Amino acid sequence: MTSQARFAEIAALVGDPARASMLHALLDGRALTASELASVSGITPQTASGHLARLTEAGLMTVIKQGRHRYHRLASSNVAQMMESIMCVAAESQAPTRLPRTGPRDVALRTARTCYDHLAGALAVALADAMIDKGLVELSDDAGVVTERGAAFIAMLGLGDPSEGSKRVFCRPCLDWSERRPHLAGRMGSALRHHSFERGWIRRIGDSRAVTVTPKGQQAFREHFGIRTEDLAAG
Amino acid sequence: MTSQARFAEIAALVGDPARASMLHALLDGRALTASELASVSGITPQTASGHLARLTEAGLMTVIKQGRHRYHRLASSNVAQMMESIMCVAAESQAPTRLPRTGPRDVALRTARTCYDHLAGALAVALADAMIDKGLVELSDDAGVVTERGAAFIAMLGLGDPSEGSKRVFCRPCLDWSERRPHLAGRMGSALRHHSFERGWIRRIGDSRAVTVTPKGQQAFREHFGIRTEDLAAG
DNA sequence: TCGATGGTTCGGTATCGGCCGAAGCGTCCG
DNA sequence: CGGACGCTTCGGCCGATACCGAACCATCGA
Repeated sequence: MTSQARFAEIAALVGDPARASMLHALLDGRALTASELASVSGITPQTASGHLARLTEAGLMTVIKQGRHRYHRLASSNVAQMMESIMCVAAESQAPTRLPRTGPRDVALRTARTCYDHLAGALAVALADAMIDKGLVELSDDAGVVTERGAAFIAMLGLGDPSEGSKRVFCRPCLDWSERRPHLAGRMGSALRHHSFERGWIRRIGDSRAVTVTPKGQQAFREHFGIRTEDLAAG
Repeated sequence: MTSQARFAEIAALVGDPARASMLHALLDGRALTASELASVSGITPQTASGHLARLTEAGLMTVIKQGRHRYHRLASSNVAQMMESIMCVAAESQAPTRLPRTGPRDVALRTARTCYDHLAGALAVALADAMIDKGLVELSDDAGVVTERGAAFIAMLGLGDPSEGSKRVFCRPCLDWSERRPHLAGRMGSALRHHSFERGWIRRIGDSRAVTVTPKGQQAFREHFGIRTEDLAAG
């Protein structure tokens, strides 16, 4: 098989609505069962089973057997990054004629959500902006770098692991499809997400990728980053 | 339309073999006519026309009318980045059972090729490695940054435009699907590609994205980067 | 004004693939 | 053991769509 055919194969797999729905459900890195995935996609378990077999065969997912359950998850962060880049194009190329048409469920997602191993949405963009303002990181559309002051800030918050690799190459900009502005990904974004859950700053909404900022989080984000998370939903 | 449906729509568009073939032909940023694209995809012009209309309607491509010709090109670098990330997954998830099966045409592509606005393949990875060795840039899988010495090197070669934005945030790592190692993209990669064509270091092979290193280029790459491009094809 | 050429639109055909019902495994629990 | 549960395989249906032939529109050169 030529590499071009394989390219089309991957894209075609991702391009089916039911499969896309499953992949989205797994986009925060959790592992779900076939029944759960069937449910979110609105199809029967046997149909879902077929889809999952194909996705796994193609190397987009991995499966863990556990008793009579089989847990499915994305095979790698590369798959998540690929999906993010497709969402980017989807948001960018939104024909200006047809309005965004955001359902109520999308509102929470646009405000704050997880994106595989980091945070996204208005909250993440606000955090990135705040860190840029304070001179902690520098971002362009292409790349990002942590400054000296940024490294100190990270250490203060107890984020990050200075032992591994270059400290400066520590963040990656990730174009946010809902905000169309870069937010923080990479090791820095990953640490920030982990930290925020750990300290109870954010909490998952139901079973989706959307998250909400707790009162404790509101205080923490104001104190450490100088942002008012209460205003995010409105903006 | 919900954002998830739009996600699937984009992926499905890219997932058709004929359309994928056209997109690949446009991946170096050139603009081609419908007939040319039909030819590379092995379909009739009228079929190609339908595909192109859909791709343009979806915002993946733009078209420029010029006399009786209509030149089609990728709508933005975001589309190219999306494709690159899909190729990444395609290469990574290559089931180990079925061998890579690289056709003779793929060999030239793997050695050196353009990737929208920068260089890719063994040549690009070798260049990135050389620049890391010399302490000109720092790269991780996630991010990249130009060092002080790197900035000086860029100025010496006449690359880059210091006037715009941060000088340090100047490069972006881009996982090479054929080498599975990062090469240089971003403004730095773009400048490097432009420079290499400009000075006659590399030349396009026929009408494909593949490029070959000229004798002049062999000397330049050895002199400035300390790499022997003659050995690339063998490795 | 007339071919010639590049491009698109239309209609009809054939294939592909997603979907579900029914039936067939394995695993857990009473 | 027997029933419940999770999941998969099989067979058949059906809608979506990629494809081409033919006809149609627009632009260029003579």
